[in-house]
Amino acid sequence: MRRQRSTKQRKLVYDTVQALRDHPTADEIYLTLRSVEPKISRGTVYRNLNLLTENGEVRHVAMPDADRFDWRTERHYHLRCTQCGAIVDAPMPYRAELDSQLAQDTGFQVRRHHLVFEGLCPACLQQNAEGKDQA
Amino acid sequence: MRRQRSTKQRKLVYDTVQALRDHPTADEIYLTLRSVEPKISRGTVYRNLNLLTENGEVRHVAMPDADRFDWRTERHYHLRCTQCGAIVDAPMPYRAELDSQLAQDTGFQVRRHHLVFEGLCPACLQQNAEGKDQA
DNA sequence: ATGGGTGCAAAGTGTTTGCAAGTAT
DNA sequence: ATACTTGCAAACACTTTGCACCCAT
Repeated sequence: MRRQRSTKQRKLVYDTVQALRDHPTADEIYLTLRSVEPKISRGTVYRNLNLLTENGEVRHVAMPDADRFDWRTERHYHLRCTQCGAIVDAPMPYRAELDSQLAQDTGFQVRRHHLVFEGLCPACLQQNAEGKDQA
Repeated sequence: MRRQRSTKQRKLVYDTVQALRDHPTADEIYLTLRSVEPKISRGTVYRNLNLLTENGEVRHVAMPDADRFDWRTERHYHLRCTQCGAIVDAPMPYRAELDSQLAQDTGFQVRRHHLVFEGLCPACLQQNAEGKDQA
């Protein structure tokens, strides 16, 4: 059977996800990490992110631009600004009852759901308002 | 100002999305289309899917494997089987109040949300049960 | 006749993988 | 010593794009 080793790189990837709490992409994690461990490779970052996700130590968040990673491992929702791309956690509890309700209604075994809100963040709204004044 | 022309290819792409009601990918649409219009190119299919989406004539559905397209244009939720990849519409109404509630709570201007359930479809559940009997 | 659209192929992006060398156990 | 892991680069999968020709208006 295969046993997972504890390597410096894996620890660094984990620590970086914990440190960067703004839902970084694999590449952002890689770039951050490179200043600490210049020889680390993208492949290693991707592989470790996948391993850590399987282990449940970090959480994978699929976004339209790229896969992102989240230090929070409990299920929760996200809110994305379609203008600047910022992603924040939505202050809204996970509604597990939706899963069981849908299971009842469809015959599927529903494991979970992903909920992503889209809109404009306060900063972008403000910026747009200023831009309009000038125009 | 730019005016959109009506071309044979655009009509074919639209008709194919309407005909394939199982949330096809761009490539599936391309392959289907090729039997009718052998010289059509992937680029044209992608371009027209993007145009039709902007026009609101079809709906774009982001899924982990690829972008998919939906003949239903009203907002609705999806249910994906993580085993066979099937995607079906979730029999659950769009909850617009979540958008306004989150807007209140965060200061974002929330335009919409995407909700995707994940689980196992009845067919895969059945198949797994049979497999287990044999093992 | 204009300028948007098409077909083709090349280029882009994000992610995975084959391989030989390195290293945790 | 064993076999998991790494670094590197090539390979992948999906999508976009440059360009010359075509065609709807």
